[in-house]
Amino acid sequence: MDVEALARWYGRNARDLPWRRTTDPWAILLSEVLLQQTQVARGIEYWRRLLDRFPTVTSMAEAEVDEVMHLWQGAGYYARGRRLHALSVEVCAPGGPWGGDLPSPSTCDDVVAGFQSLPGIGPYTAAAVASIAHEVPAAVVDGNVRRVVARQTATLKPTAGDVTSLAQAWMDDAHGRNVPPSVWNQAVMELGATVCTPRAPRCSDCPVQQGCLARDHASGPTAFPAPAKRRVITERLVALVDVDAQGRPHLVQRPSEARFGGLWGPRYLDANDAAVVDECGRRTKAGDVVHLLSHRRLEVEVWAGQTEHGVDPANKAISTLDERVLHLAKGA
DNA sequence: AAAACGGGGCT
DNA sequence: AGCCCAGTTTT
Repeated sequence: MDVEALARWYGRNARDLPWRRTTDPWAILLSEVLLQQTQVARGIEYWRRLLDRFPTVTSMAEAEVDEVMHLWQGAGYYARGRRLHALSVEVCAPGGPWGGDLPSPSTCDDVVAGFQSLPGIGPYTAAAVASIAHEVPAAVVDGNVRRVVARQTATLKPTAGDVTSLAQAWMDDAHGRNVPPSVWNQAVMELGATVCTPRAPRCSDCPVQQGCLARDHASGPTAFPAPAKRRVITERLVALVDVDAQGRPHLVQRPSEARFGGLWGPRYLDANDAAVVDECGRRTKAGDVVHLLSHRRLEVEVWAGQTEHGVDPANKAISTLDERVLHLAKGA
């Protein structure tokens, strides 16, 4: 791997992303959490919203988790929002180890370990924030890096250890050639995101095509890495939507450990639940909603009824599925 | 090592 | 219709 060629390429081709214009560790941490399994275009929108309301870690620690979740609404993977709030509380805890400051080289012996000890921060995010905000030479391993490693080495299913070792060897090489860790990590990810893409890699534009074993491999670059098989499970549910005279639905807050944890929505029953016959008998069917997640297909029967005390859903965090369910029930 | 966790965009 | 996305946590 010609690390200097890739670093030069990044200097010329880096996308102008808003978090690349700041050195504030909190803003960078927020961007990395938002970008977990989320595409950049979507991350930008939520990054601006959250940073506008919570410009510092302290400002989030002083807020209620429900306010964070309301701003998180629609972004998915809601545990991220809940854990980010927990992180802010932990960092700002009086008498705690952090005293209101995120881990940094001046306060922390091992910055990567410091970040990874916090809620919602795993190996990727810890290395990303430490390298981008503090120039710690820790290699990040995300989906882009895995793909670049698999293709450079023409390895069908590289182990996590293989990927981490090679990524760190590249980082050490780059760091030794005075390429800043912030630049190197983002250069590898940028290559994966814009050139070494999953479906249609642009090998002729690639700054590290020499030495890429997948490029001229008989099965072609897209054979690497081998696709993982995934199965989708269908789940049948019944949503019970009761509305009051003012048209406001009865909502309950989901437990934090449940799917859509911490968000509000109507009551749900498993379609096989014995209580379904009784509950649906007292309501009218409003229709069906099919909601697709990456690993689940939710088939929801929506049954509408009446209640004395609905609530105003306007200031509550509600999942995209429940937005659709409530909208359907309103028409019934 | 595998499963669970959201939602949207692209081919 | 299938696959992917700047992953983390739990089992």
